[in-house]
Amino acid sequence: MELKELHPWNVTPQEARSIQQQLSQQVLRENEVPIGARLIAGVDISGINRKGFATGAVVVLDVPTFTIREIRTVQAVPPMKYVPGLLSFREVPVLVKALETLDTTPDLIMVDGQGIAHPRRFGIASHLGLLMDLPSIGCGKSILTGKHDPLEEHRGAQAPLMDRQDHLGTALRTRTNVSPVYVSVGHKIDLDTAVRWVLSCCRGYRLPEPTRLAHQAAAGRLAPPSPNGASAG
DNA sequence: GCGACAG
DNA sequence: ATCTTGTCGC
Repeated sequence: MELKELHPWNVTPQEARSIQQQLSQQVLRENEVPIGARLIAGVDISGINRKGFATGAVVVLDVPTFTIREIRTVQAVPPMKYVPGLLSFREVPVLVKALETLDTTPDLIMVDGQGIAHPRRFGIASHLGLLMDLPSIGCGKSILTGKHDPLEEHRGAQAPLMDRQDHLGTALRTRTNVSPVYVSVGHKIDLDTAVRWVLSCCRGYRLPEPTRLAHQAAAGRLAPPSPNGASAG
């Protein structure tokens, strides 16, 4: 899969915010097609090493069976340091590089971070989805923008994540008595569908499997897919 | 001016 | 993000 250069990456924070504001207008918050396929790509990036390189990882999961279809990792130098609100300018170039090595084209991308639950409604999941032109979901471990009322303690409990009058996403409890995750639309999917995919991707851990496994892969803690396709949970 | 601030 | 094993509780 190939893609076009929408904008430069090595930019100042001011330029990055301007780019976000422009591109946010292209984000689609509804399902593009009936999402019946089940190849979900989880992506994540490790911290940088002593030489300035980060490891980007993508794990493609067949969701009904949770079989790992493909694992790819790449090494790259993030163009920017981490700035709150500009995470995608640091991580997306690395993640795109990893996604471009895939033999499989996923039906959906799940990202560790926010989608439209962002000051300019253009978090990393939206940025990546727009660039790849694929449906994407943001599933973060903490809030960047917005707030919500307390949640019930059981798995599946939800509360709207709100910023003034804007409904940005959903605080979702994926395990009973465990801190919620924050789900938001990335691109080409609606919030309701996004929440259902996140919940159905959770297998006994707080984080959904695609993202959780990508995190392990980026840290070098995930074994390559076995020949027969079985995974050792 | 003062906090808040994905990973 | 990262420094990091065992331990407490559902």
